[in-house]
Amino acid sequence: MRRPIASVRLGRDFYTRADTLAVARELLGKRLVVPAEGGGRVSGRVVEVEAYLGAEDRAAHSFGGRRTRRTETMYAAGGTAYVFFVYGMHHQFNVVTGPAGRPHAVLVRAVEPEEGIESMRERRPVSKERELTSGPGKLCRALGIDLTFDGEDLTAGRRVWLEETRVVYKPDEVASGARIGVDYAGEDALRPWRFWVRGNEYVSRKG
DNA sequence: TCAGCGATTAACT
DNA sequence: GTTAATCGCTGAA
Repeated sequence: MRRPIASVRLGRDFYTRADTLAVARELLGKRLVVPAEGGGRVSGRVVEVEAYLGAEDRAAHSFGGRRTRRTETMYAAGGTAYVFFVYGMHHQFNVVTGPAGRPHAVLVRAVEPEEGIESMRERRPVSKERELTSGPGKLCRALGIDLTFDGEDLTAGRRVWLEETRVVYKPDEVASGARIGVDYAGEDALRPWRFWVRGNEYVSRKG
């Protein structure tokens, strides 16, 4: 009998802080949870993230203050889920940060599976466990996150949320570097706004 | 209205 | 290492 996992949801104050890079960094180690049918849970510990700094960040959908149906969610208050669809087949799960009206967000790029691994395997029939959640599109599939999750309040604990864990990564356990897949962003593509847990096998790429 | 492309993945060589 | 898959978003027409 395994000890039950404590479930203390992150509150609004965690997300609305002004320093998005700090929020991104501190999301490492937190648990991303999606309740399953029948009362179970599917969850994983965050091990890789990328920060997107809104109007000032050429790599962000909200660069220049762009407001469209897709990006509108980025302008919500910190603690809102921003989910979008890319490449015609993949969803990406982000956490909106900062106060309402400031379109910053943190993309969750990888998690280490904790609960509901069988459910993940049903959605993603892969041979290696590492393949379940080692990428932003993969983890959305594994957790069942799609566009209907866009705009969800992460502090309400309804369809998706983040929790505290006992894991706190020390500075030397965390690496940072350029974000993935944002070559179009000019100099902003080089900014070290990707953070990951050094040596964790679920991180999507080395570097 | 529509061409071009993307915060990716899997399956190739 | 390369590339097909696949469709919503964007911006120009």
